[in-house]
Amino acid sequence: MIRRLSQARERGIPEATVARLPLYLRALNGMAERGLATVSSEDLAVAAGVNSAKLRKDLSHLGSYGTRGVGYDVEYLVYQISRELGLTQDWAVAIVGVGNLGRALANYGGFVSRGFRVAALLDADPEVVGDHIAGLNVEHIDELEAVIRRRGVSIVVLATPAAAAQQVAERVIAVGVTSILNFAPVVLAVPEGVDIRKVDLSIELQILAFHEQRKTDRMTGGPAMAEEWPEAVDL
Amino acid sequence: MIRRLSQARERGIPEATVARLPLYLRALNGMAERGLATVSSEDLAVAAGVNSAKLRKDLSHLGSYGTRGVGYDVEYLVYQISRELGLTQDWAVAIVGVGNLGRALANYGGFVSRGFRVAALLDADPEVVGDHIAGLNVEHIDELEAVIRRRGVSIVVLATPAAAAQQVAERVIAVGVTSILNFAPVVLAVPEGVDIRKVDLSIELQILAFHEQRKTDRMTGGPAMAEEWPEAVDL
DNA sequence: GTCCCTTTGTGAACCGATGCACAAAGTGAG
DNA sequence: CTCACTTTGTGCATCGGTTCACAAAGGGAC
Ligand SMILES: NC(=O)c1ccc[n+]([C@@H]2O[C@H](COP(=O)([O-])OP(=O)(O)OC[C@H]3O[C@@H](n4cnc5c(N)ncnc54)[C@H](O)[C@@H]3O)[C@@H](O)[C@H]2O)c1
Ligand SMILES: NC(=O)c1ccc[n+]([C@@H]2O[C@H](COP(=O)([O-])OP(=O)(O)OC[C@H]3O[C@@H](n4cnc5c(N)ncnc54)[C@H](O)[C@@H]3O)[C@@H](O)[C@H]2O)c1
Repeated sequence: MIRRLSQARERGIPEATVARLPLYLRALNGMAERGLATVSSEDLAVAAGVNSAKLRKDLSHLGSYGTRGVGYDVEYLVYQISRELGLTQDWAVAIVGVGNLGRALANYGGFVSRGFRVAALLDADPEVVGDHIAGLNVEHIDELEAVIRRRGVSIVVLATPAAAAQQVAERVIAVGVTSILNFAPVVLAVPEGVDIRKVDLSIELQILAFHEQRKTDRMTGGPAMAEEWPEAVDL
Repeated sequence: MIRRLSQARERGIPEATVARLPLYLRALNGMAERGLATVSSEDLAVAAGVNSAKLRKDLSHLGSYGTRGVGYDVEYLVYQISRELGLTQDWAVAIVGVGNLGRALANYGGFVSRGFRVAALLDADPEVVGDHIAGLNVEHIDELEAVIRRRGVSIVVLATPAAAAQQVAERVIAVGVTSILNFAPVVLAVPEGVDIRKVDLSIELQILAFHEQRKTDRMTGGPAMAEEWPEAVDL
């Protein structure tokens, strides 16, 4: 039983690797545009901002697509990563909540660039419903289930206020959607098998603030040991 | 030498913990609003969508703020986490690039909610400069250095096109900014000591697509072993 | 063909993060 | 005061991910 070759590709690519593949893909596309035919793991790693050993291990999970002494064929690797990520097919995306953020997303070009097609915009506000944005008609949230089914939507982007997000999520899950990108600042409770990814601006800023504080603390000599425990800070 | 108490807080909170503190904080704020006085690690963990052992270990890195047999005092914990994250001070944020996304961010309320204040909007387009958005005047990118200094900006949000991001980053770093939140789809090259966090819609969608593909593959019986290696897919 | 040079693919050590499971600490009833 | 009960804080095993470092593979010169 020779499983050597497919062994790596067999059963699951590490999550950390999956998260980096889009990065490699972007770097490779840039190189393809500049006419590069092959690239070494070292060069690609630099372009993607990772260490070359990590890059090679990541790629090895897809298969053995490099040539020792030469590197990787740019076009071929683009194709393999695209296929692995599922970008060779077309994904219909619905954006629910067409406010400030939803509008920006709908108008975003980089969306379509790679296999993703905004297939529907939905909102609850009668003022917004009927608007034409980025060539699409904003439909009423009551139509949610029908629209998802009719357009074959498989990925939903949630850009509603936090209060509405859970409820909308439940509805789209009920129609069979299992991939959600959530911009609302809430923890969504979803059944097993549904993938949620969240983008949370506020959390990112708080993480930056934490490190920023550490940096400036260090400058000013850090908090004096005595002060650090102000002893019963009453609230 | 009694270091027991401060020992945990000594030297660095794990990065993974820092990333979850904002989540706990949000859950705690909700509880405080609903009038809860204390909360057990179990309840808080559920609200934040994590496992309770992890929550307790995370909190133990800040200090020993719970009461065995009772739980955590909600108000006190809010205070401690806020302090740790640096949210007790006010952070001036500048948004560079006031297009679709920059506008949405500028108008975003949840921004201000926690210590973050949008102190400046900057753009290169003469059409946009001078616009009034969310009570702020959009200033010209030429003023970047002056504005950052004058307003005491310590966190910069990059919402320019990808092509401009690196150049803008270099300029703000040169004036002393060391915390950047980047929305442009590029890997920024920055010197040691500068913290970059990136938000990349396209990457999130690609990760979702990967898992979605796996799920549907499974449904349809998965790719047949024979097909899996189409043997020399020529490009 | 042989030899040298480059670069891949991966075994193995390491490191940080997770989650179990329990002793220690505290509450409250009687 | 004692006892039963609750819940924290953490030691420890485990796991996934990172990095090093090198043998194996391939290319090209001659
Ligand atoms: N604007 C930003 O930069 C930003 C940044 C980070 C996070 N967010 C989050 O993204 C979400 C949207 O932000 P925004 O600034 O666009 O808010 P917004 O108020 O401008 O837009 C929300 C839209 O959702 C619609 N809506 C409300 N309930 C709905 C429902 N049940 N079904 C469908 N649509 C519904 C509203 O009619 C409105 O058009 C919020 O949760 C916000 O916290 C926004
Ligand atoms: N719109 C989205 O939903 C979205 C989503 C994900 C990522 N992004 C990324 O965010 C960035 C902004 O997206 P957008 O849709 O707002 O684009 P946009 O073109 O609407 O806005 C970009 C703005 O940046 C300004 N700008 C250009 N060069 C500049 C410079 N050197 N200095 C200062 N300002 C400059 C432009 O004048 C314009 O106003 C892009 O990199 C995009 O890829 C956008």
